[in-house]
Amino acid sequence: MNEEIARKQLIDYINQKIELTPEEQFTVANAYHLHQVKKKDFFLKEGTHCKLQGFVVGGTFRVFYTDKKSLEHVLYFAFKDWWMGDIASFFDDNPTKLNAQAMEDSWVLVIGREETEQLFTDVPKLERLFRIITQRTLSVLQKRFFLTVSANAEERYEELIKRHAGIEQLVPQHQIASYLGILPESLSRMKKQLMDRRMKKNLE
Amino acid sequence: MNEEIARKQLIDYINQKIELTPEEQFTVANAYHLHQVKKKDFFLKEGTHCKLQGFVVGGTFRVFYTDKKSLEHVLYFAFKDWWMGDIASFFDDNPTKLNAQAMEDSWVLVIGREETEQLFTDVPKLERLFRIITQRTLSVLQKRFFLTVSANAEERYEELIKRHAGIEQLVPQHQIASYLGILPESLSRMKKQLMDRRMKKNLE
DNA sequence: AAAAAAACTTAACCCACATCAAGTACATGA
DNA sequence: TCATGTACTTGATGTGGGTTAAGTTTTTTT
Repeated sequence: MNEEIARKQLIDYINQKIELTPEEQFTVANAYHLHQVKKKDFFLKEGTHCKLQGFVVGGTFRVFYTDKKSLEHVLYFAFKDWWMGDIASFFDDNPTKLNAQAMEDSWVLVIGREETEQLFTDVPKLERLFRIITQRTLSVLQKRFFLTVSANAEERYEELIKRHAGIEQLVPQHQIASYLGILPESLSRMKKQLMDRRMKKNLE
Repeated sequence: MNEEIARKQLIDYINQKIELTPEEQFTVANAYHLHQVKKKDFFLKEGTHCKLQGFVVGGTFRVFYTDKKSLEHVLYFAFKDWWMGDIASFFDDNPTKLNAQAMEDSWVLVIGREETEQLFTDVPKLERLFRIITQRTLSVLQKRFFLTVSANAEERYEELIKRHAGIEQLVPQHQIASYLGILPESLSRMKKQLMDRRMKKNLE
């Protein structure tokens, strides 16, 4: 993976959504820099002040928050062509509360807060793109919130499997539990119950 | 309340955030139309196709979602100078799943989906404004989500009271329960326990 | 290949909140 | 103003998922 190829991937992604002139493409591409993040290393680390936005070029991240009891809660998994960043800390000048940890050796195109603002000034078309991306993200989070308050863990699990087929091959089970908002023990128990029920049905 | 005054209120709100020329102000103001929504009537009703965005000029709304068991879950309360709308149905062409019901006689400046897109074309500066508003909304929802998965009902209640002092005078208790994600019975019991504990402390 | 660490399973017990039921206190509207 | 509905309270009982603890299995490190 090299920076040139990574930037091309970002521009390809953006070209699917809006049209940029060659000059604009150049400006955008050069605003981002390629970072490698080794497995288990952090792109975002809670308590730090670095206000970064990242475009995942390759690899996988888990983006999570740690609560008072030191339990981790996965907000989302970020794969190729996903954006990562702490929107909250972009406003307040507080340190981040989010973590983004690489689950395998990964590559990210990175931009800082000031550079982002400069980029929006230089290429105003991006305002529209990021408005739409943010609205879509908000829409997804709203669905997730409703599911969390109105469905039990089993329904949330089945919804995740349906919406994101194959995730169980990509992500360890205790992190799926964390995404679902339950403990690994509970997920293990739940899967056993599901299996038992299926076995029973097949015997009938 | 009349349309002219309402539009002035909207422009005042926007002027706090970005600068618009007089012509732009005129274009924006005229894109919105004033609607009165009587107590208990709906601005958004689930199952309908009307894709509206609203700016609350006066009054109060509860924005909620109804689950499979017909339980209502309040997403937020909307007061003066708040935006309301179903972002999700702005993308998909599905009917809305959100409801927005007036809790008292209220007034809303309304715009439809097509008019919104036209407005963004006519006044591109608005893209930036709405990007920032959406990011702030997303940030707030993320906090709410984390609180929901990592704190119990009592902690969520205390956080709400702290963040939104006086809400108990504005909103009936069973709707606060709905916002907190618990049943009215549970909130009633919880408040009793809190009272009892405070009494005990005072006697010691 | 051995040792250590991390991931997963299972089971017994517990607790916050749901459910069901039966009240009382307010509102709202005929 | 009476009546009916809506909001709130209280209690008994149920349950999904948390807690603790002791395993086994898999992965990582050396």
